[in-house]
Amino acid sequence: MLKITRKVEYALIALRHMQHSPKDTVTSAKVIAKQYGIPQHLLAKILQQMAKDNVVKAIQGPTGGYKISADLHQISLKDFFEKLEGPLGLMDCYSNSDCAQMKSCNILTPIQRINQNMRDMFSNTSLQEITQ
Amino acid sequence: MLKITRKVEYALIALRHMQHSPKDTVTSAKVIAKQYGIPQHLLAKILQQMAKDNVVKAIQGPTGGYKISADLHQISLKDFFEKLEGPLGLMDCYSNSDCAQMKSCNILTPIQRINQNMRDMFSNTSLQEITQ
DNA sequence: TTATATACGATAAATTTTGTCGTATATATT
DNA sequence: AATATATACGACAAAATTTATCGTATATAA
Repeated sequence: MLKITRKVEYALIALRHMQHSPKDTVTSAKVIAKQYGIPQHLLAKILQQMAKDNVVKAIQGPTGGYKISADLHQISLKDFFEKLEGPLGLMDCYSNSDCAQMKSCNILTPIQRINQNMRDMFSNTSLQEITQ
Repeated sequence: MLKITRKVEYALIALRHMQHSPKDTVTSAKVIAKQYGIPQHLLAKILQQMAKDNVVKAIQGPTGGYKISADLHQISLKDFFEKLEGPLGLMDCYSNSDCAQMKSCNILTPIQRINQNMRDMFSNTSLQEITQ
């Protein structure tokens, strides 16, 4: 339980691959997809999203592809996860307060404490620590 | 993302409810289900599983129900989660090694490091801290 | 005997995740 | 200019997981 999604997994694999490629290399989704057995189209969409998030830069046309454009030291794992998958939290009520049981819920406070610990942990880990 | 399931959520709510009930009280699934808006049959099954795990004790018959039987200080959140939902980890490969990409996977090692941090965090938090 | 509770497997509904397809656009190469 | 190959992006489909329901059996207090 508490697993990351394939989407995040594929994103991390792609980033690490690019991180280990020679400086200023451009890598296509196709190359990465083949090497790691990832559905190509799916990976492309994930890379496109990362491009929107300014984590990578997309270069179009043949010989095109992607390269890392952000300083991965400056991006926390928490921010990266949330860019791809939305709010990080053990329960929705951390980010979304329209829960019918809100008033009667008896674990809200303690869960939010643990939540904060988890968020802190991922806030204090940089993307670089994964991809280095 | 990284949310606990409703199953775990319901389990925690039930435990906290019982923890706050007068000593040696027996509480039925029905009572808890009504109070917190949880499907009764579903909650019953979860309590039954917790009974098998020796976290609570079941008392049958009318006036029956459940009461906490374990020392919640002695149970880590990690162990509790894993009893209900299986291995705790950001990726399956932590617990399950039959992944086709095992050899080519480039994020295995760094993910396992973060994994360990997360597991440590939940290992160092007792169930009592949630239900107290 | 009856009413009410747990026990538990089977199954269905709902939601989320994962993957595919088609079409458009950009651009290096010939 | 034509072509091949890459990204861009929305719609859709398949698969997996989560969540909930149902039915029947058993235990036991009243």
